[in-house]
Amino acid sequence: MNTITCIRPYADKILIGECKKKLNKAETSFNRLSQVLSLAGNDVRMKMLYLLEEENELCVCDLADILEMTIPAVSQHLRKLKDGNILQTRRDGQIIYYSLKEEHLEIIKPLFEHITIVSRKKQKA
Amino acid sequence: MNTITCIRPYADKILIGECKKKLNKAETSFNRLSQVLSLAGNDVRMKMLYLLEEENELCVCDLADILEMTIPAVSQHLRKLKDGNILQTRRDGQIIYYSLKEEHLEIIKPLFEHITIVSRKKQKA
DNA sequence: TTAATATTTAAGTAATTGCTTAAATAGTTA
DNA sequence: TAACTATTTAAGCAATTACTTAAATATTAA
Repeated sequence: MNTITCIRPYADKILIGECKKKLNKAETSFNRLSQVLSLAGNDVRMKMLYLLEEENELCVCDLADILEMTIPAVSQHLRKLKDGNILQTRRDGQIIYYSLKEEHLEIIKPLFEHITIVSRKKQKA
Repeated sequence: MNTITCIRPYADKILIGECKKKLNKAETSFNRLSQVLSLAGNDVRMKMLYLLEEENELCVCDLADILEMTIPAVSQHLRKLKDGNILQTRRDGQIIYYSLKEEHLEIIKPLFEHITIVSRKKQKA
């Protein structure tokens, strides 16, 4: 693309240069972070991560039952999380258990603090 | 969809029920969290948020220059972040300054800790 | 008022996402 | 071995995303 954007006489070229440099030096972090967040930034997957944090490990069937989704739909989400190194698997017979992986846990774990269980009062019909 | 998934005699129906209940009671948090994370889970927008944290406020032009993107592309990302209540705007003449908004800052801010500036050694050509 | 600048909006498009159903794998049990 | 169960993979599809270019808005300056 063309680098010309606005014609600002006051554009702080030094500032812009510094910012570009910073982005450049943190490129790897940005990639990692946004990749993990894009995986967590999905309602279903966020719930999966939360459930696995709570229960330690769950199989595909459990998750399908809990989330009320088809097995393939669940399996495909799990695959993404596994490909992103957020989950790991353990096989016990024909059952495959998924659990949180250490690798990106320092990003994932603090997110759970923003999940608050609301004890709702029963509403009258 | 059909609720029948696997035919597990050992499926822990109580566990599954408990999990469903938890998800239900935290529904609002999950929606909020995954919505914010889906916005932050994009390379360009993550960089924008980081830059705004660092510089306090920046105009559309600055961001376009720094990110080396067209003005409309930048503007459209900013709009999403503004619609998601993550950013706010301030007008000074014809320039519009974007800055982080308080509302979801407790989710956004801790993310910056995972961005590490690497001071790279110059590589020989 | 007219011209210029900064930004937004609109329309079009290629790529990606998240599901669906059907078929393929892999392990278990009879 | 054959039938059964848990999971994955594949193919198809509608919806969404992230850009592009062109046009519209809004503010400022001449």
